[in-house]
Amino acid sequence: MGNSVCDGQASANQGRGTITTFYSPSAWIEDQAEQQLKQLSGWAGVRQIAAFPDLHPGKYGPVGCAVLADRLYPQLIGNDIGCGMALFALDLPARKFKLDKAERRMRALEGPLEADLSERLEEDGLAPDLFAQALGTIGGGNHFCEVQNLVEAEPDSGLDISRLYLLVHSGSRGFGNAVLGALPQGAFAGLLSDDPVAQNYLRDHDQAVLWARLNRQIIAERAAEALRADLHLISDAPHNLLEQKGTGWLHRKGAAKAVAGVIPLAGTRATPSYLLRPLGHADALGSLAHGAGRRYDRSSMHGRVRGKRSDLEAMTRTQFGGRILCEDRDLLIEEAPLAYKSAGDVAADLQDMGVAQTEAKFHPLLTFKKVKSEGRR
DNA sequence: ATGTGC
Repeated sequence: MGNSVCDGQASANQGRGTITTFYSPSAWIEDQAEQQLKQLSGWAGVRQIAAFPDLHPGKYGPVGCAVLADRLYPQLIGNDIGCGMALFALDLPARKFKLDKAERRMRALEGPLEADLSERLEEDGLAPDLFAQALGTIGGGNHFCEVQNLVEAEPDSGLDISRLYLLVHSGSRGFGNAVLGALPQGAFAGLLSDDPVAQNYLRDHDQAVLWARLNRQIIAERAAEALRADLHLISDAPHNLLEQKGTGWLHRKGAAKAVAGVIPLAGTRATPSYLLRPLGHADALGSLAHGAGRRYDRSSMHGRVRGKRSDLEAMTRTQFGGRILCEDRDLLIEEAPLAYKSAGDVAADLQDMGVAQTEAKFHPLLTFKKVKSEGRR
């Protein structure tokens, strides 16, 4: 069972929602994140919060939690509505993988896609020109597209240890940002279900969730085409989204939607990722951690790692013999593995707390972040 | 996390 920073007495503590934490006492959780968690529990109408081991401070509230509330808080979802992780199996034997060749080919992931994607948008019930220029692009920050080696799997997982896998972390790009930005002043105080502003937001939000999922699919198709492989989806799990739940609103912020099947848990570009099976814990709000969780904020990373050319060069290689395609100096530093907690520790906590079991473990092999556009080289 | 402006 998770413990509570509110001593389990929160329901008797007027005006505060209950907080259930699914991390061990030794987990790396910043004081600021727990302060944000407690503040959040006092927002009007907040009933219940599940906090996961990847919890870290965010702009409007902690990242790494699911929040059930009477009101809809758009800022809790943030601007990257529908952002999530998608894991694919590649029809590519690991023994045939040539890193140099793959690294050259994966450069094709940079920049907008030439193809006409209007039919793909329409297949998902979206307008044929809806942010079409950004569809199939990864974006910045912590987003990536990574080829992975399967190194451990439960015997009944159905995963083939000899094949390669692809993990995509991306979202709704400018679309979700526009949806959040279009809200009137006052929406951040919380919206009630019968408010037309809430209805309007929810309609756009649902489209952004569909768009983000399609974006991950198309990014994966671009990567598979570059690698001359077929692929099939294992799991797509969004972690920034809203759902109506009974009379309330379930907000997930950096918490994967996890109601069935298997859920990807991202490591870093140089540390393992995992595949988890949610166990339906009553207090987890149908959610799980989504990754390792940030340990240090972006700006402080510039003071924590050395930026000499040789140091940066070293940061493009991993202990597993893998590589990172990142030609943006700041991004290389801000997304260094040091900036993150251990996804292995996160997975272990989730297992110890009875919310998930680990199905498989993957090593990063080739992580695409960003390359300089071909025209400028 | 984004697109835009410096």
